[in-house]
Amino acid sequence: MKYSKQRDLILSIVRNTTIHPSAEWVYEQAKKEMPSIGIATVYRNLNALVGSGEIERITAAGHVDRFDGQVSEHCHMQCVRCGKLIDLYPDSEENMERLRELICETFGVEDKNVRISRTLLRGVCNKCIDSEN
Amino acid sequence: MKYSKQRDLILSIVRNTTIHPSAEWVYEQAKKEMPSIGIATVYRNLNALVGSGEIERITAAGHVDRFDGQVSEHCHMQCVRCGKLIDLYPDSEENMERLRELICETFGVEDKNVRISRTLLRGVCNKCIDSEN
DNA sequence: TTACCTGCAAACCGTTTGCCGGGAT
DNA sequence: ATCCCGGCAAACGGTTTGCAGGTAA
Repeated sequence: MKYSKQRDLILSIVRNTTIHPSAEWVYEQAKKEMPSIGIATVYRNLNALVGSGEIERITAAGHVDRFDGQVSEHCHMQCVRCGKLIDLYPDSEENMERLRELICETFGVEDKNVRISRTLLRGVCNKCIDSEN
Repeated sequence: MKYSKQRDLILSIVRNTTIHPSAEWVYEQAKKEMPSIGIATVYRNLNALVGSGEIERITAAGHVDRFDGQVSEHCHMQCVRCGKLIDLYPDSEENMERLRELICETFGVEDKNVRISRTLLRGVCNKCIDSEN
């Protein structure tokens, strides 16, 4: 892939936040540094970066796609009520391995078929549980 | 909710297939029985049925929303290469419970926050693994 | 030089909405 | 009689694409 100033900027924007930004948010940030940049360029490069594995796409019902530049193995949980995304970092590789084994056993799938990292789990955040009353 | 012939038809179509149909597919099927039905009606009723919990929506990156009329507790796995959706039925409630506990331990979340059912797991189907060579 | 890339605007496409007439209760 | 619901078509919103000019290799 040929170098471009734009892709470089977009990658650094996505890497330097933990808010799981949308394309629109990345575009707004990018314009601050490079006012002439177009939204199409942002989309094209986000797609390219997802394709090359440098960032991750998070797709969830009722929400625009979001992106994540954290490279370490982790998952997300989305609140089924308010849509908030929460990073879930595993406490140990051993537990990730146990999780993988248990998923295979429970659902009858083979180990080689499973990709645990980047799974979007479902849940309810504390704020939404509290406001249920 | 007021009864309607259209919603009844749409629900039975979604319930009587295991292919996880898209709105468009449901619309095509519905037209066979009720040629005057409109696509907006299909979308409105699919949304209503998801809202009332009678069917489930499956949202995955790069694909239109799909729907699932199976009421039993289960998950899905989507092939990250070809997008195919596979039903995952748990072998036992005990393992589902163990899974829940392990997820809480591994990611440091509380039991009350986790919804395992309907999680969309990530994986690679056998066909795609084979064609990797 | 020659691809590949960008910016712009228009197109795209799945989905939603406004309107008004019709059917359920 | 009421008012929710359906059909139609237009709007919507996020994303992609075609084009012509620019930039990295």
